[in-house]
Amino acid sequence: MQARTHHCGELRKTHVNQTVALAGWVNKYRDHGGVIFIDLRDRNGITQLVFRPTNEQLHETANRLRNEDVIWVQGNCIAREEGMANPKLETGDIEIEATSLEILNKSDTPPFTPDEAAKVGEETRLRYRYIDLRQKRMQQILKTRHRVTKIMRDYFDSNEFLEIETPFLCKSTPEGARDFLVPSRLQESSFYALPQSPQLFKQILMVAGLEKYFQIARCFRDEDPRADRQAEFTQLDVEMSFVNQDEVMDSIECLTRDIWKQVLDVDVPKIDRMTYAEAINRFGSDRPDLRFGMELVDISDLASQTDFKVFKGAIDDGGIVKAICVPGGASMSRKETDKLAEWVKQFGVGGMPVTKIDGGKLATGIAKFLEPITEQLIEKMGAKDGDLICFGVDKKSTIVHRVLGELRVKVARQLNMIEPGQWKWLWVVDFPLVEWNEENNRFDSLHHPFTAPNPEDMHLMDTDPGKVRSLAYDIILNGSELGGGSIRIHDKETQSKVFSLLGISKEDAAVKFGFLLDALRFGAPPHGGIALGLDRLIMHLENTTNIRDVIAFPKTQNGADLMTQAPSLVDQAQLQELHLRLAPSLKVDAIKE
RNA sequence: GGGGGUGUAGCUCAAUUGGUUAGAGCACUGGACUGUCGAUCCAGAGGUUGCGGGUUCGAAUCCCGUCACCCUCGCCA
Repeated sequence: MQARTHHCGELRKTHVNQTVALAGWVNKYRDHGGVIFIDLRDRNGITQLVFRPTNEQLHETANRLRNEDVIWVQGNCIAREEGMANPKLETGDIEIEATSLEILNKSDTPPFTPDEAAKVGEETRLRYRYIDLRQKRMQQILKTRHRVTKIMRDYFDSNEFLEIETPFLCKSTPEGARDFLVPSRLQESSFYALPQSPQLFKQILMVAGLEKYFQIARCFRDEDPRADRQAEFTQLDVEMSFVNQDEVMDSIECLTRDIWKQVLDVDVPKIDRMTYAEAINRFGSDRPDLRFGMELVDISDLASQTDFKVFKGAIDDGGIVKAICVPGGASMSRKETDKLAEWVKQFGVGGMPVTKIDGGKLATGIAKFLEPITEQLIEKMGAKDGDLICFGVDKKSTIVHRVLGELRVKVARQLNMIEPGQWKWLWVVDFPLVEWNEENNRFDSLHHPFTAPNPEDMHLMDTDPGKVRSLAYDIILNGSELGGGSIRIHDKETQSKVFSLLGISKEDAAVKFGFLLDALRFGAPPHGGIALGLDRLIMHLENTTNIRDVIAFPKTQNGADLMTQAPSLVDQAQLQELHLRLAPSLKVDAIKE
């Protein structure tokens, strides 16, 4: 094809009288019988083409143009006459009087056009992703994504980090999420796993003396997706040697400052820190959303003064009662609060007592049970007329916190209490090293098994491990976890000790993480790092709640790619090479019985 | 694996709650039109109501099963 001289978004009055050549897609055709207008689109913008009947052959060809045809056109850039300019178009002051036209590729009638794509159902958009991605919004997101990774690379480059790739074909470890497995052809019965993160490799790079590493790394976790979660996602992975947690946090803070400044022209302030314990107590969450109030208030002492069986029962069982005050929440109907009460049950609580403030008194809900503590309750909650108080009650404080933490966010959204345009950053620090897993009767890592215990708490390791804090930190933005990291264990003794605390035997540890333990024996420097979820970061910058919007080719909740139809069946021969045979379908068996 | 929602023309939706031949806008096809930019006007074509079964004189509508997509719990060191 012939070259183009310009892009479709750049022509202005200054280009008038120039002969130009453009190429792109037919965004819209308007045929007036005589004159034909074509809106030509490329990545850069839209330019109007004009075809007049004077050139019969050219006019004939233009007449055949339809949406999404790909064309090349040459013509004169002319100024539009007074009143004919289109202020909606950046190029609206000019148009191209075409002198030559080539249809590079005729398009079938598209299932939808880029202009319509925003209104089209996601299923159709994903099936025809190449059309969906033609819409401006999607190209804008991909552009932002590119800019962000570019800023990251520039930032780390100028701070003497090295970008190093780590393997995709890795050793499977049963810890953490479910692995995606890849069968080995060369070694019968053996499997690789796709990396859940480059965690161990980056630590070993520190042992190897690379000192400062980063990678924009694809990670794979075979778990059910969510609106903000895909099985395959991207992390900015960072690791540094000879650092403490402040240095890691500062370095990431500077990076976010660069990104928010360059992409949104927003200044990121010095980011506050909050301990995990405080976050849970005040917000019922380890990723508190600070864009609104409604903090959790412990009213266990007041609750025990009532005759309300639900309160008393929970407290007698060693539980707690906490509450949040919803400003103006009394406007919610019984039906609406009932619906919320039903909703919170999914988090493990039996129900949700409520009461409203009316004329300085408690009204409706469980008001009658609260009579003896009315005044103290109103004062402690800081409640006013028209407010709603929601109670979280359970014999386990973790459930109370979870319920109220989730409720707080749900209500804030429902009642539009979140003022848009806010950026509330927070570091959550002092995570517990481990938490008790009742189901399996053992301690699990809160972060991961390589996180260093806080040296101040080492004396508790044997006596009260649940109280040991770790050197882990999460960076939170508007109530969502942007990333997290920790200072790692860099000596074999501590690592062995943590493994044994987690119930991983010496033998198991040797089989699963032997290479790491080996590495720690040969001069491992103190090191630590962090990983940021790139997809979520872009979601924030582009103000979307759908992770699929920020991924060029995402998968559905069923793990399907609707465009390529992956996953799919494979040939017997392929299976044979991999020494695999499919197990009979359980479903079919069940029907036959 | 559990809970909730959706599925009707290529796309977005409607169908008076079980009642005649399932409609509209956009897109598409043909025609008209020399300044539109969401062009306009006229005409036309387009349907396995996701799929399979059942109830009924009669099903897009009710029931059972199933599939896909979305939200969510579990899961996600």
